[in-house]
Amino acid sequence: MSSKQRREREKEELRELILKEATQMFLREGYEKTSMRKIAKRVEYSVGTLYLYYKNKDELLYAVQGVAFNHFLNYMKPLMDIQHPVERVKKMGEIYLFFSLQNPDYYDLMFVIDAPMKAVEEGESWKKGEQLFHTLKYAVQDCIDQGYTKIKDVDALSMMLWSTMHGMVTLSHKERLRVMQVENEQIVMNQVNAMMIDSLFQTN
Amino acid sequence: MSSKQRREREKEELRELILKEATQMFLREGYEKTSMRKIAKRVEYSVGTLYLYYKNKDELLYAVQGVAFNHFLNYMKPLMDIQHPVERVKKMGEIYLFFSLQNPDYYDLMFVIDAPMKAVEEGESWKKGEQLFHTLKYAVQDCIDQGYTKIKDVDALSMMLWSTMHGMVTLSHKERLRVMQVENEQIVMNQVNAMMIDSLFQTN
DNA sequence: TTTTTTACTAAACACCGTTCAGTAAATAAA
DNA sequence: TTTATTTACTGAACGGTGTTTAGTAAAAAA
Repeated sequence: MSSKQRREREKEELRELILKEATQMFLREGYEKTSMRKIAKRVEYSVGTLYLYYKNKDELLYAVQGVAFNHFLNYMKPLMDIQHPVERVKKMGEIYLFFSLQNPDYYDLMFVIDAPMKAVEEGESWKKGEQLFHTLKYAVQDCIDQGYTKIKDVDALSMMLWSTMHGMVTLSHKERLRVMQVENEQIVMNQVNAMMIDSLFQTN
Repeated sequence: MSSKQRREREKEELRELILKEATQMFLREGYEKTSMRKIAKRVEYSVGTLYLYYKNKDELLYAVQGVAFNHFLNYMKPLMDIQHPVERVKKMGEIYLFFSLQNPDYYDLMFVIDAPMKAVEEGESWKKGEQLFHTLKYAVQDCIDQGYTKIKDVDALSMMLWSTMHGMVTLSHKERLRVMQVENEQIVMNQVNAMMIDSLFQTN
């Protein structure tokens, strides 16, 4: 009877081994360049076996995205200490930029990669993504409630903050900021974050 | 002697035919899904011939990006009529969103696709991309010079405006805005543009 | 002990970007 | 006009890709 338990444990272990190796390879080589054959070789099973544990390469990506979101959420932990909502939002921006520049590959997997995003509605890996967005939205709502801004639309304001960060990060990652011929992109990006906060919120 | 001219004209015609068909196919099927073999089949030459006219698939992409930038610049022509720099910047945002939502595939080819961006420094197709960015930068500089904003950093301000647009567009295209559960993304995106202009500029 | 289920493999299918030996036609030289 | 050379082009070949599936060996159930 316990042999059944053992076999299920072993299956779970293999499932996690595949996830671990796939994550490493997606980060090092990128999603497109990582083939199922290469992953199979790394975990020392045949390609076909991978398809017994994950329906296809997309499903494997969703699992890796879950790992990535956990990583991102860890970076956000210092927010706990900040009471002032405007400072909270500002700090979120700083952490967002810091994480994105330190982990461009994680970032790509979560927010850039072309993947069928039905996972958002179906829950699963994108629950963590929603959690991340709501952290921002609640902080923004606090700013509105406590009268730190004239803007009343939480959605529009949250979207603006997120989009600006996302825009800077992706233009930088894909090297499109080169047309600006700016010497230190990272510094300018943080200046933009501060500038945006100053313009949107009156903290006095 | 004129046969040489004719042959050069015919070469140029084939080069343009390849570009035309490649552009159509990149737009319809996307860059990754369009194979050199398929393009060859469409122009009714063999694969090898394509490599006599374009060094590789990347070079062909650069040429198509040139087409895309011309298209984008055409959309921007109505800006000519607008004198007020703040109105100009605002209108640029509106056109940017309009173009991006009407031509997601052109947009992808120019600003999203993973491609070696050495073309920026080497000139060629990205000259038009720089032209586009300078249109924004000059308008922003006018806003600063005429005292419509407290911000003095042209680069930071231009980058913020561009990044916000780019961020919204790409989050929308890649379906990541679904976590916001907003009913009409396009309307909210234009609200954000207006909101941003109002926050950054004092037009009185 | 026999049957059934499970976990796995290897080959096959239909694609991909790029290269290169070979060919046929046009041009230049004799 | 005949021969030699240059030009434009072809298509097979190389080493990859994601996914499916027939077959197999071992473990579990009957």
